[in-house]
Amino acid sequence: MRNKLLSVAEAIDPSSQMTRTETGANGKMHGSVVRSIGGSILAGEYRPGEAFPGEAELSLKFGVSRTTIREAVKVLSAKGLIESRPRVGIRVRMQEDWRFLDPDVLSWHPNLRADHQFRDSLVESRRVMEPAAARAAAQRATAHDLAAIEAAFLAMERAVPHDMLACNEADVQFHRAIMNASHNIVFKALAGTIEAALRAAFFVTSEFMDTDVMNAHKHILERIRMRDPDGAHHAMLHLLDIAAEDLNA
Amino acid sequence: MRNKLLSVAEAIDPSSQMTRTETGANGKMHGSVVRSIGGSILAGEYRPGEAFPGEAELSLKFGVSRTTIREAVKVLSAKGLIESRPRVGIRVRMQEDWRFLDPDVLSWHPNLRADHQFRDSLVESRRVMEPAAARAAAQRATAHDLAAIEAAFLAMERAVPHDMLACNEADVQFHRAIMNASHNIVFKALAGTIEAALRAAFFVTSEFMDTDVMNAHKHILERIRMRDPDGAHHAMLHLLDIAAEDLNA
DNA sequence: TAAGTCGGAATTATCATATAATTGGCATTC
DNA sequence: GAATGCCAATTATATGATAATTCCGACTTA
Repeated sequence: MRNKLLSVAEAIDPSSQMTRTETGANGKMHGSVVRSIGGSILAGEYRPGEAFPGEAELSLKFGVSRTTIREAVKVLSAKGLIESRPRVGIRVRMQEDWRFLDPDVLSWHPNLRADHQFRDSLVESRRVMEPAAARAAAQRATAHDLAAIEAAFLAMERAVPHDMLACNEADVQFHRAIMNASHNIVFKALAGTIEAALRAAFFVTSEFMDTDVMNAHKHILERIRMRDPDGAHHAMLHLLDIAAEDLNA
Repeated sequence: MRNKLLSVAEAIDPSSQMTRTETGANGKMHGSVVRSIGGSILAGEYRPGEAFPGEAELSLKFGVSRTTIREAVKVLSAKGLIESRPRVGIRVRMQEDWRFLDPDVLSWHPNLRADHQFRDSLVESRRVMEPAAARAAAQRATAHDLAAIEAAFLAMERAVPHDMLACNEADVQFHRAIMNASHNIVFKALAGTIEAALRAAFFVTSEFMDTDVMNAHKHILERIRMRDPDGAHHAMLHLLDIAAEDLNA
């Protein structure tokens, strides 16, 4: 196995993390309530359809007004986690209705990093989608798109020897730039989710930035620039393969 | 081209459509406000970062209390469409922050059906993801999963001669059941999005339910049941191909 | 006895008003 | 010119009241 030159995984305190696109839920009270309840639900503390405290009770529990509770409930409903009806109260919805690809919902996952099912799912879906996005990018990338991909690559090259945080950030941008260059709305939307998941889960891109990995990135950029769809597809698959290899080792 | 035996597209009034998993925004006032504002934003009536009416103004415009407006604003913020800060007011966020895969957001799209970019994106991403999901299903489907897929197939077979609505519904369920059988969280989450998009856009599965299409479905079910990943992958790809062929003809 | 009907009550939905917290921008100061 | 402090606009939260919804049980009826 390759040397583990860079791994940001252990370097940062997970609790301080926040998805880049997170809904403006910062110091606001209703934001805390949303995170708290959302976390409880994702932790499985309530079964779908089961009884759930009413607005009055939650108001007492969190020490905020019913107004604030209601705003939190509205947000959680918007994420598909709960539904609330008169006379019946608040109920947790079935998992299949949860907006699991929503960056906020992902960030409420109690321990994404340890969730093997999720990690494997993400790896599997990336192996499918990112090569397809690279292929599309090779067909449709504009000069602007190419510049964005190259900029991210150059930032990686510049950062790799000394700044692993900047390097991982540039890596995320590299993958996002390719998704954007695909000009496929679904891929672009998924880029945000994948990015959020990687950040939240701290296997940030799961790449260790050695020579092989850097070459793989360079190769992808070249294939896209040369308008070689099959080559781009294959190159991206190769990158994900060696990254997964590292991850499993 | 095959005969167009069934096409539900023209049969239903789009305005009456509602995604199955839509957030409980029905007769409720705040729900109407959410849909109205959401629709305006998706229609491009406001540019990102541009001025937006404040809570007071919206309250007047819609003839509801500020409380109701605020709940609507919270929902739209949760979908990533807007953000609202004291002293600055409400602003539309950049498109890349919109939760485009959220069924509600999709349903607010003013004319999804005519949006070729979206239609092509969806077809392209389905061609990538669904065969992969079928492959995974062939590897991991439980007896329960298989029963669900078969039930959907039988419902299709039963409905195909006389009830095109039920048939399309069963078809959606067939594809969803396979996504679920993949036991991949990302695929499962995407099933909801794809389903909502198909419903919202009215090229419901874009399949016309002739003999070829029914055989293609049957073949997928068989390959999954026989635990043949490559076969399942190929069979799903074939189905999407003949469906796309119809779509373009 | 079974099925349908109706009303009460619990809960959310909305409203109106008041007060607190936040922050962009202006004025002031050094 | 840069830093600091104040002001005002806007959202954030609180409070209390009323309306709308609908589950559930009681009652009626065949």
